[in-house]
Amino acid sequence: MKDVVDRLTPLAVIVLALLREGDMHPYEMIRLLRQRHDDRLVSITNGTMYHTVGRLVRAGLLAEVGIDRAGNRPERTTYSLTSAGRDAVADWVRRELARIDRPAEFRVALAEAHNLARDEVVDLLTARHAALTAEHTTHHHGLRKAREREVPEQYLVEIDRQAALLDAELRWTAEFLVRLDDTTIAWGPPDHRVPDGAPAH
Amino acid sequence: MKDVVDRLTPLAVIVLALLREGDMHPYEMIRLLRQRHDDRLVSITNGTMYHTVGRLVRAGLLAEVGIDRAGNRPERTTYSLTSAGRDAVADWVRRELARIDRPAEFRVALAEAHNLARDEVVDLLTARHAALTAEHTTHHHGLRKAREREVPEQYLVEIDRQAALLDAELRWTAEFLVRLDDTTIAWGPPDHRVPDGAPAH
DNA sequence: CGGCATATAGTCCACATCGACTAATCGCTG
DNA sequence: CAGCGATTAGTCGATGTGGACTATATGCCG
Repeated sequence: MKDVVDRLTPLAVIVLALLREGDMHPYEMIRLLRQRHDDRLVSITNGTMYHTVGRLVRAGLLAEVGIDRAGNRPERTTYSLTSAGRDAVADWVRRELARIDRPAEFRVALAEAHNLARDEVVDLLTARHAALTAEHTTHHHGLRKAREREVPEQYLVEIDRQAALLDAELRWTAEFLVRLDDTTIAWGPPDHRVPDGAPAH
Repeated sequence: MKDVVDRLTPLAVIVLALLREGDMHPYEMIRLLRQRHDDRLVSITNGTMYHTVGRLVRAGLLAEVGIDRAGNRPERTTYSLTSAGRDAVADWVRRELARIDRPAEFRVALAEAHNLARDEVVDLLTARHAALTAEHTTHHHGLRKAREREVPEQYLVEIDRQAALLDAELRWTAEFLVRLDDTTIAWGPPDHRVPDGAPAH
């Protein structure tokens, strides 16, 4: 059985993360996510949402907790996050936070990174920074070689842009790591770091 | 009949652009595109490629030009770009080059921008630059307001990164426009611009 | 020169997405 | 208070994607 975490779509992850705030029915998820502009990260349509929730239930990451009905409207089925679901978000974020392919997935992972402990995020983003650095050198190396071989510039345009964005991403990541590391930024879940001055157990 | 250009996937555009270099069978397209690392821009699998080619034929953008067979291997069906297909690439690129949503599409459009005349690209990217500037101000404005309201920084992380990338993209676009405009860069198709010193018409 | 990995060329199916559709209720305006 | 658009809640079908699968031919290692 392939790990269920492999099969999670970005929307699925966002749904699981949302359900940490309490039980909900799919329509309310759509409303809330739109209101918070989470459709900036993934496209949200009715079809996809209901389908996604169905899959998550079959995978055991969500559980149906009740069907109520107001007036004569369609039934509202409310769903609840299971503990397997809670773990799945964390695992998924752990995986995606360090990867440098799949930019769309990374944005979601970063937005949900507060579900991980601070030092774990630091470690993962440090690994990411290393991968970005490697990509950066091969990228610039490739560009230089291509220009030496006088490859017409018009064929290098997209690569040149990508290199520029890579530069920016490297700088941002480094800066963010500093901010995270010196605890300038408050962080959500329990911090496993040793508190100031207290001996480590 | 909805405009066929609306329905083009990034891979479809890349295929159409590739076929400008000559007739080909799908398997060769896959080989060539992989070799040129065009799978950096879009994911290329057998299933999607053959399916895409089929659609393009039904849309009249490609035409079957022959079935040959070497030895006892499966038939190779060769396809050719129609003039409608040639127009469709150009129209698609025109549309996507100015848009700032859909980053994946933009990368493809930029990579295929040499299919348009230089001054057209300048115009489109100038429009894009304006849109990016607008997005840039609303983005930074939103960030500033959120920080004034003391929204915890952990919820702004992804937005902060996006703002940084937006900065980089703005700078790159401006620089590229300069390089394009002063003809530092050679450009492929007929340049409709008035040549140096020659009177217009 | 037997065998086994890889390249060639393409088919097929399970799954995900998008958008159109239904259908009831609520809110507002004239 | 009749009418009408927006909101609530969800279903359904067409289309696109990814990966597994088939089947032949070629290269090459010992």
